[in-house]
Order: sequence, then C-alpha cells, then structure tokens
Amino acid sequence: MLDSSDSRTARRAGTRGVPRPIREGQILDVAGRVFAARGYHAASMDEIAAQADVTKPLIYAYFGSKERLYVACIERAGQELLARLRAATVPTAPEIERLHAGVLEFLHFVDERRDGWQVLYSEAAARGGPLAKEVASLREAVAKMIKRLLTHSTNRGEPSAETDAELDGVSHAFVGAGESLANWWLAHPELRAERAAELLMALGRAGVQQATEMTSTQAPRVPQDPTR
Amino acid sequence: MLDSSDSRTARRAGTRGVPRPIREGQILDVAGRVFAARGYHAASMDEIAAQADVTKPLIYAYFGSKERLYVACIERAGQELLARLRAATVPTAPEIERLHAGVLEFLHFVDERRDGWQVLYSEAAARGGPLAKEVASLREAVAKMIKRLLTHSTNRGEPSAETDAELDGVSHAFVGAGESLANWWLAHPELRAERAAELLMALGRAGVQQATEMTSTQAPRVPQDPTR
Amino acid sequence: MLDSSDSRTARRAGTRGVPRPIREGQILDVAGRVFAARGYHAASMDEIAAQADVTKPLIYAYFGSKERLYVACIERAGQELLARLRAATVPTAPEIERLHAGVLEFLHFVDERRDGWQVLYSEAAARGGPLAKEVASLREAVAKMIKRLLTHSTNRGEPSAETDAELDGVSHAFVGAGESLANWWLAHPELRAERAAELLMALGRAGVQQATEMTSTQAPRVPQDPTR
Amino acid sequence: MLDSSDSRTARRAGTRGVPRPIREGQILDVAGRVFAARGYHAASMDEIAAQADVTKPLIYAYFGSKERLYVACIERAGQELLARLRAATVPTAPEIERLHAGVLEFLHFVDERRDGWQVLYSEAAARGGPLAKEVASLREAVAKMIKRLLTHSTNRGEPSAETDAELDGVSHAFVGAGESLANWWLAHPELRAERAAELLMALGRAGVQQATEMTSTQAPRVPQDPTR
DNA sequence: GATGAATGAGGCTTCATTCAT
DNA sequence: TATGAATGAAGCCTCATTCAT
Repeated sequence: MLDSSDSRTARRAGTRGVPRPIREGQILDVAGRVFAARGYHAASMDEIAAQADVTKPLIYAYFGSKERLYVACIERAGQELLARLRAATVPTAPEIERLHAGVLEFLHFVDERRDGWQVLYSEAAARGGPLAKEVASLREAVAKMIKRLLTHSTNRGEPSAETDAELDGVSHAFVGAGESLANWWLAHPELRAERAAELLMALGRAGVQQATEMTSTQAPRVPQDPTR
Repeated sequence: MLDSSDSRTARRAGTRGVPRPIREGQILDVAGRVFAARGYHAASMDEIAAQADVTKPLIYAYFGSKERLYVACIERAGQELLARLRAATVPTAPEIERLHAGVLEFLHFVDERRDGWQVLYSEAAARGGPLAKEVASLREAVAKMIKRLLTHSTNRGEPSAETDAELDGVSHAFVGAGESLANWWLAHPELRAERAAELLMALGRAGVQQATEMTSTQAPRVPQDPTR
Repeated sequence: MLDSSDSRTARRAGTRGVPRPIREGQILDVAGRVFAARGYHAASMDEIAAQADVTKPLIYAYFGSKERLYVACIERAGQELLARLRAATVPTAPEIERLHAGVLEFLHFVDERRDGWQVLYSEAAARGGPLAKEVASLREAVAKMIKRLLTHSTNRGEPSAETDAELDGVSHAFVGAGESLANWWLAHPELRAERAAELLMALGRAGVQQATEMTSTQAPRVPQDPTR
Repeated sequence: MLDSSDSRTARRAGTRGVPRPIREGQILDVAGRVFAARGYHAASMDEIAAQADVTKPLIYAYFGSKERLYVACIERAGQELLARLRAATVPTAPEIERLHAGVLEFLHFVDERRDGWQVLYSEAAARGGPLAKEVASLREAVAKMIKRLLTHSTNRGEPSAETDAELDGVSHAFVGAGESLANWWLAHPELRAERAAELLMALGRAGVQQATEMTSTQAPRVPQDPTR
C-alpha cells in the first residue's frame, strides 16, 4: 500500500546534527501532511518518520507520543489561523468589514495551507479521546470571535440568557458554513476567493440581522416571507 | 482473575437461531452506536460483536468486512435521512416553506437518532478509502436538494455556468451550517428545535436572496451595508 | 478473492431428495477439483460446499471432516489409477511390454483425469499430518508394482538385501520420473502420449538393465562410458 | 496453568541487539526447518517466531510477510543448490562425467541440508499463488542445466522443434527421478551416496542415449527390445 | 435428506512505543 | 544529537465445525 518504501529499508539521507527547533519544524511539516492525507488513526509514525527522514525514537524524544505530535500540529496550524484572523480584523473598522476581512483571510489560509487546514478540519468531528477536544476548543475559539463580531455590531446592552444561546447557535452555524464552503471550494478553485467570501458574507449579514432582531425585540417566530 | 470484566471472557447471552434480517438489524444498531462513539478507525469489531451479543464471525458472514459494515450503517442512516427530508418537503408548498420543513425534519432526525446522525457526520471529513466517499456522496445528495430549492425559488431561467458554481457553493455552505448547528445543538438542548430551525432559516433566506440576485442581474460585488 | 460468490449468499439451486451415493459422487467431484486447484490447506469447505451446491452440514454428515473428505478423494482417484494400471498390465505379456502398457495407461489417466491426478500429486510432498501418509502409501503401491516388473524381468533368484534396496531406489526414481514427466506434459500437450511414453520407457529400460546387472554380478561401480 | 509449555508464555531468551544480517540468518534457518516440517500453509509465524527466539514483529520488519519469508527460504536454498551444481560440473570435463558430478553433488546437498532440500521439494506441486512459481522456476533452472548436458553430449547441430520438446520432457523426467530418489533415499540411508548416484546415472545414460538417437535420425517409435 | 444460524480457535499483520548504545 | 534493534498489544479476518430444526 505504501509503495515499496518499507520504513526499515528506507535509505535515510542521514542529515545529522540538525538543531532541535529546526528538526521539530521539519517533523511538524511532514506530520501535518501525513495527518492531513490519512487522518489521525490511519497515519502511522513509521510513515511520518520515513518521510521526515528521521528515526522514530527521535520523534518520540521530541514530541513524546503520537497524540502529542498531533496536538502540536493542530496547535501550530490553529495558532496561525487565529493569529491571521486577529491580524486581519483590526478592531477600528466597522464590524461588517471586520467579518469580511476575517472571512477572506480564512479562505486565504485554507488556500495557502491546505495541509494545515485539512488537519484541523479532518478530525473536527471525530469523537473520543482527547484528540477531538483540541480541535473542538479551536472551533470554539473561532466561534467566539464570530459571536463577538455579531454581538458588537448590534450593541443594545446585555442579551438575555436565551438570546445568548441563540447567538452561540448562529455563530456555530456560521463557522460550519465557512468550513463546508472552504472544503467545497478546495475542490472547485474556479471560484475566486473574493467571490467565495461574498457568498459567505451573505450568510453573515443574515446572522447579523438575526442578531439585531434578537437583541432588540423578542424576535418574531414566523417572520414574513422576505421574498415577497 | 475472576473479574467478570475480563475481555477474554465476555459473557455472551447466547440467543441462538435469530432470523438473519433481525440479527442484521441488531448488529447495525450496535455498530452505529460504536462507530458514532469512537469513529471508524478506533471502533473495533471485537467491541461491536461483544455489544451485539454475537461473535465476530457472524458479523463477517453477514457484512463481509469492517468497511462494509460501516457502509451499511451509513447507508441505513443516510437513506432514512434522505427519505424523511423528501417526505417532509412536499413539492406543492412554496420553496421557503419547503426549506423550513426540511430543516425542521433534519433537526428532528438528529435529535431522535443521535447515533445515526453522528455516524454520518463523524467521518465526514476523514480522508482516504471509500469511507469518505460514502459520506461525501450523501452530503452531495443533500446539497443538491438544497440547491434545487434555492434555484426554484428564483425562477428566472437557466443560470450561467459561473452562477451555477456559486449556487453550489452556497448550498454546501448551508449544509455545513446545518451540520455545525446540529452538532452544537446536541450539546445545548436548551434551545427548542423550532428556534434552532429559525436560526438556520435566517441563513437560508439569505441564500435565497443571494440566489435571486445572482440569477437576475450580475450580482453587485460590494452590496451596500444592510445595517444602514 | 473468490469473486462475489459469498458462500452465505450463494443462491442454492436447491436440488433436494437426491440419494446419498449420488450426492457423495457429486461432492467428491467438486472436492477433487477444488483440492486440485488450491491444494489441501488453501481449499475451504465453504468453497467446496458452494460449488457442490450443497450446505456444509451435509458434507459433514457424509464425510465427517475435511481430512476424511480429502482422503476419500485420494482414495477414489488412487484406486482408479491402480485398477487401470492393473488392468493394463496383463500378467501374461513380457515384462517390458507390461511396463510400456502401464506407462501409457498412466499417461492416459493423467490426461483424462487432470483433477484426479493433481490431487494425488499436489500433496505428494507435503509433510505432516496423516494426509501425506495416504499419498505416500499410494506411491509406495505404485513403486512396488514397478519393482515387481523390474525384478521379474531379470529372474535370477532372490536378490541380496543390498540389491533389494537398490531396486527400491530405482523404482522410486522411476515413479518420480513418471510424475515429473506427466506434470511437464500437462503443460506441453504438443507431445503425443505415445511419444511421452517412449521417453519414459527409455529410462525404464535403463532401470531393467541396471536391475539385471545388479542381480547377476556385483554391479561395476564405474561403468565405462557407454557413449564411447 | 503453570505449565511452561503454555503457548502464550513462550519463554524468550531475549538476546537483544543482534545485528540484522545475523538475525536474518537465524530466522531463515528456523523458518526453513518449520516450513520443511509442516509445509507452507500449516507452518505458523507464531511457531517460527517462537523457535527463532524472536517476536513476530521483528520477522515482519525483516521479511515483510509470510510469503516473502518463504520465498527467502527457497531463494537461499535454491541459490545454494544451483551454485553447488555449477561449481561441481566444471565445463572442461566430458558431459557424462559432469552429469555424474552434478548428481553426486545434488545428493550431498540433500544429505547435508535436509531442511533446505525439503523446503524446496515440499511445495513443489502446490497450486496457486506465487509460491509454486518460485519453486517451479527453480526446477526449470535445474531442468535446463540437465537439458544442456544432454544436448551437448550429442553434438549434432540444432534439434528440430519436436525433438526439442522431447529433450525438455526427458530433462524433466530426469529431474523428477532425482527428486524422488533423493526423497526415498533420505528414509533409506543404508544406501551410500555413490551408489545412489549410480542408480540415477543409469537413467541419465539412457537419457543421453535417447537424446543421441533423437538428434541423429528420426528416432524409431518402437525400438527393439534391448534385453534381447 | 437437508439447512440456516452460529461459534471457538487461531492465523497474519500492524502499530505505538522503548532499550541500549 | 541520533539510531538500530526489538517488543507487547491488539486488530482484522477465516476456517473447520456444530446445533437445532
């Protein structure tokens, strides 16, 4: 299945004496690629070691376990994503523009760092173990960012507990929409990033609208048909 | 040593002579639960067999392989979901109401058949093998349904190729929004299904709006701020 | 690996009420074919049952075990071979002609009953278990027939113990030559059976010659080059 | 329960840090013995590992699979046999002497390396898979050597296509005779190797004679009785 | 005379992980 | 800083065989 590259026979190039941080970087790069390509469970330390041109004991010396290696990958990609989102959404701009900028930045991240993105997304739904937690908490972080944007853009005092839950819901829905669109987009590059962002923004604006209604009046349960 | 929880001594009740279709049902039930709880890779045939109170060879006799068992689970849950969606969205109603009914039905499905839903969602993003394919094709089916709703609700002839791609994108975004909201909702049952559906519908309406613009005029790239 | 003919799903034609001896015959035919094609170990009762259009319990009712089924196959083929050899080598003819007739009959048997032959030969060399014994004893029987032919054709009283061992050796060598030629011949049918028999006979005559020398004088250890 | 022969408790001496080539040798030795004793299918990796005082994963790391381990055994024994045959049959000697030397060397090989020989012979006839192929191709190699000896000893230009096939047949017959005699001989060591070789040589000389006739004139179909 | 349902046992293979240098 | 050698545990799968009708 893995070609003929038996991990035992793999001729190692034998780069020795590389300083630790650099090696860690190399390893994380490869690990990210492999995890993205195969998913956590199906990825094997053997393959990662072979592709990183390093022996397994070294990986264990540096990362301790497969799980910790995986977490390190997620962390790296996740922190980068968060940082880019933060940097892109300067607080002085109007909320709607911040959202737009964030969405665009997200799409760029996905585009540029396919592997990083896939590793984040691929196990997003996997259950069990502490693996899911790591990813889930990242989604939570992004959802929180979105929620803040939604809330702030309609500043009318503290939302009620019920309204707060609904805001959470909308945020998660929006995050999911972004993920799903991003994944579809990876397979359909004919759509320009700006246009893809537009599509998402349409949903975002709907979210803001919804949020506005929710925080102002008790939202009507059956809104009249807007297409009328 | 006498601990009855020894995995090697797993107590089998030993119901014998059960007709095949019934056994298959039992097994699928259990398998769905286990796959949902652990994910495909982490689930073990041993655990499924033990919980189904059956020996592994029987499962292999009936389903052939772990993968085929998994596919059977997906198929069952997926077909049920699709059927319910189709039944819920009677073609005579206005598009927006059909969407609303579909969304509601989806949430009910998720609520009633947590396992069925989780098994569908859990590996949605996993890479490799025919496993992802099965799930992906199901998503595609749902996305197609959504797209049809979006398109029909704005009847203005054939969309251009570019517009068509955008409709695809919106549909997938919407599907992702629904999945994500559903998953969040499972952990936050304080929100009533009707309200959750409302939240999604807000996004859906935005999608319709977007679709309307796209199919009528060449959509303006930078729509004016709706909050103004 | 076995096409899609899962033994569980195989639609049985459902011939019921067939008298036992006939069913046994059918089963033996199929079993012979399968054993010949796959070898004893690789052949599975499932496949035999499926191909014989019978359920496994029936085979067990009739033959008791896989091993006994195999032995039955060997026995049937072996007895037939021995019977044909005996019938072909009428005792009144000169020894050399009897040998020739036997060789020819053997080749005909191999030709007509490929499966029967293969099942005899295929495990001829396998070690372990009582399986090898069955085949080995058959070879022994044939070797003894050969030896008798060799001995009788050079009647000069009782051979010494040492000479007797050598006669055994020659006989086994001749049997092996026949088997090997037969197997080669199956893949090279361009050679007519009569001609193949001729080839073997050349070796046989050499055996007789050797036997003659052995039983008459003390055979010279280094015979002069006959090509000179 | 405290029986030390519990297969689950198989005492491993635990020699660690043995260089790979040496371990490979040890493993091949054991594997050859086990394959020879049980045949390919009946041999179990568990037994081989236990007898080699090594764990299974090591064997898999070094050989990849049961089949490849088997092939490695065959290759080693086969290459040794071929090498010895080549070394023994120096090209300067007359053909008949080369044949004699080869036969003797073969018997010595069988005698000294019982296991090596048995592993070569045991599955000689087994059907299916690449296992048979490996052995078959070795037989072919030996048959070719024999054929060359037969052909060269009767130098009369190119044989016709028909004659060529017959030469092939004779060669295979001779190979089979040798195998069979060798196997019989292993159980009857009272015969000295030189004498056993003599027996085979008698057949060999017959082969040469036959070859001579074939390549000179159109061989008579019914040669007169040589015992006359 | 025949079967659908079921199992105990065991085989091959792979994986994450460690030891000793 | 790095590795060659090695393992415990567990997973998937298949097989010959039986029970109950």
